[in-house]
Amino acid sequence: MGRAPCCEKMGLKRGPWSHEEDQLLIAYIKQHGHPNWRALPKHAGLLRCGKSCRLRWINYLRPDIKRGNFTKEEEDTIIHLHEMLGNRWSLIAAKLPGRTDNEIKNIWHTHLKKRLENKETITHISKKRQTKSKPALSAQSPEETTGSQCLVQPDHNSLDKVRSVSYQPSTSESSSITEATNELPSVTKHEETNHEMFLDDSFWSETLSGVGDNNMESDPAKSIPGVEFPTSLLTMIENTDTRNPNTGCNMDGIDLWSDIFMHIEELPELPEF
DNA sequence: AATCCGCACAACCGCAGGAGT
DNA sequence: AACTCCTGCGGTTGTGCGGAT
Repeated sequence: MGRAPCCEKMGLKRGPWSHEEDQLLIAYIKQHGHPNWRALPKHAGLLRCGKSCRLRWINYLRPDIKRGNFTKEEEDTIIHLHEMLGNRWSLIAAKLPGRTDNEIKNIWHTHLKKRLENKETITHISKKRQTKSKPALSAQSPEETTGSQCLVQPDHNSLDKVRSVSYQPSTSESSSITEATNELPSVTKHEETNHEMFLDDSFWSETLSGVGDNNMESDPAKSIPGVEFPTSLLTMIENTDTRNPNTGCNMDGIDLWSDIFMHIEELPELPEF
């Protein structure tokens, strides 16, 4: 596998995009699509590298981009998916129509992560106070607990306490995050329980059905028969359309694979090679 | 009023991996 | 098999803005 040669920086513009550049890029892609990002800037008359054009299009100019603040449901979904998928921003983004991986990454690093850090601090303090320690995640293998930091953060109970006191939307645009902090979406139903629920099988079915309960009507998984059950993975694979219905772009089955990834923990152990 | 500081987010960078030759 | 090209991903940085001091 060779590495991509560094973009020839000579003569190429960097930094923020101007309106004119945006218009050039939009006009070109509308007319020709983007079969080759590397060649695109030359053909479109842009002094940018293809990578920069691609990023600008995907993260900002794409017509199906949803602007504005994340809703509470979206944030809960991000937190929830991050618990399961880790920093796989593209997979998480595939579950949030109109949102980009970059956007989700930003929102995570700006406030969601802080919320979890606060939560962990609270958890840590409360654990210190406990005389009897709970091996909450002891059922997980070492790989599971260390390979992906997100899998170790399931204490939503304290998270919600933190949310209710610390989070404020960042811009003047309206966001449902400010309202109804007491009214939790179904995705957080399990917050009422303690760590032990993550040890038994009910976690996954509960977790996955929780995701499904969100306002994600466009979630293809909802239309896949038996998606909530690992035994139906084959059905999922057979029935899943790999085109993202929201962007019209071929997702290369990214939704499918994120679903599979989320179910994989339920599969019977495979023999080691 | 000036300065400092933290936040939000757009953009960049390096790497991994698939596809083609 | 080995190499290059290209795309996509995740981590990180740069910068503008608003609030605090």
